[in-house]
Amino acid sequence: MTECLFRAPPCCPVGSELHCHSQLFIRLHMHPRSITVLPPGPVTSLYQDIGDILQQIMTITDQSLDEAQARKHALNCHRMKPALFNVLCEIKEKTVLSIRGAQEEEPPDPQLMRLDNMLLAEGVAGPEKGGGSAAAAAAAAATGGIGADNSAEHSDYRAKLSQIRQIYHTELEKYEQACNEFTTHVMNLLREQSRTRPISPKEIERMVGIIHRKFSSIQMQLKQSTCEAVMILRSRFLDARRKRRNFNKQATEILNEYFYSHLSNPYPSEEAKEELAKKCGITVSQVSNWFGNKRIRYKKNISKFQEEANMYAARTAVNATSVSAHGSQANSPSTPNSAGSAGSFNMSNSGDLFMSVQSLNGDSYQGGQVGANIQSQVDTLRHVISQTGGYSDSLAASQMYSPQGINTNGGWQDAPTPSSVTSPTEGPGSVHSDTSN
DNA sequence: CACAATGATTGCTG
DNA sequence: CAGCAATCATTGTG
Repeated sequence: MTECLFRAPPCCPVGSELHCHSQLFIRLHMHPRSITVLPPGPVTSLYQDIGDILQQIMTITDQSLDEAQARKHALNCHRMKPALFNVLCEIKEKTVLSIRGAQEEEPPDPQLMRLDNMLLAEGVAGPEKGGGSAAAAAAAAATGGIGADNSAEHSDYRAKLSQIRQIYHTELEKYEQACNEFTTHVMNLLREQSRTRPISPKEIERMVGIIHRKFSSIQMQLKQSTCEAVMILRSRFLDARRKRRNFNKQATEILNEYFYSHLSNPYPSEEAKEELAKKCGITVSQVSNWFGNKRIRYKKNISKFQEEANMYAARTAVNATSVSAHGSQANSPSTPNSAGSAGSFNMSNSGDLFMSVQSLNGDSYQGGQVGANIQSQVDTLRHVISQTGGYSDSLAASQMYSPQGINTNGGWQDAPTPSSVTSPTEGPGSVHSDTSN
């Protein structure tokens, strides 16, 4: 902390006090303002004199307070003090300049910035938010945060986060207080010392800077450990999310209904996903997950899903007919079960039904929204037909149930419609028509 | 406890 | 970025 300027002039070999002294001596002679105050006398006595003064200054910090005070006073009154002080100032200036050049203008630490940003984003730093932190809200949004079963976890998370926040702030406050106290102390000390040794305000400033840097590095450690704590808390929270819970039966049914009634193109649009999510009480991404899983698992083992497919197909077909029987023409774009043109189906007669499907398929490519509804109705009815034995015996079950659009390469999208089996007249465009929703 | 079912995640692709 | 495929991890069931 205490810089011994006598040891540091860049022109001198390190620790060469003799060099310093002799240099001082020469410079005292050369110094324009010093010349007048130089007393007459033998050079050796002058040298001795200066040497004594320097020795006193150098050892002043080792002395007891009272002793030092007396010495300081004596030094201040010394006849050579002003001259010596000037020279020391000059040397000091040079030293300081060289030091300053080396370590000025460090860029803001990117690590610190990262930590700050994270703490801010997590709601640990920055202004306190009423009720809950931004992070908790964000986390809640990320998990979909529906229902009451998550709220316990959320409040737990919030509580822990605010605990971290509190600790962080108290520690930060402590550090700041300590830093201020220490800075003030050092500044006073330096001001006091500046009377006996050359210390410019800039130097004090620099010292303050050094102290602040030291303290901010401690602060950074605090921030780092706070970040770690938040990360641990977060990961625990997210792990809790990973503890999946099966969707309730109703949600699964809704999803399955949609899936099997859109078997030709089981890719719900964004709006449809949103509506399904709302209906099921899950998030849109959960809907996406579900459809992704369902598609892949259905495709992998179609036969395994036959029964399920038939069940849902039958159910939705019944729904559709009952809806139309009531004369309802209101078609929601995301409720495909309400296919408007299915009105005249006689479900008790599979033969008629088959014919109806044929004609429906024939109509379907005439385009537009009607086609979309019809297509989903066709999807549904195909299963009903297969279940009720509507197809001739010559058709294998796997063909009957095989989803339209699935080819051997997998995927619904590129698959040719198996029109030769189920809908000979089905035209292009009808398969994908419900994506227009 | 083994196994199947199932929701979520990850890596890759177009 | 949506979707696929593989995989992980948990839950449900016999």
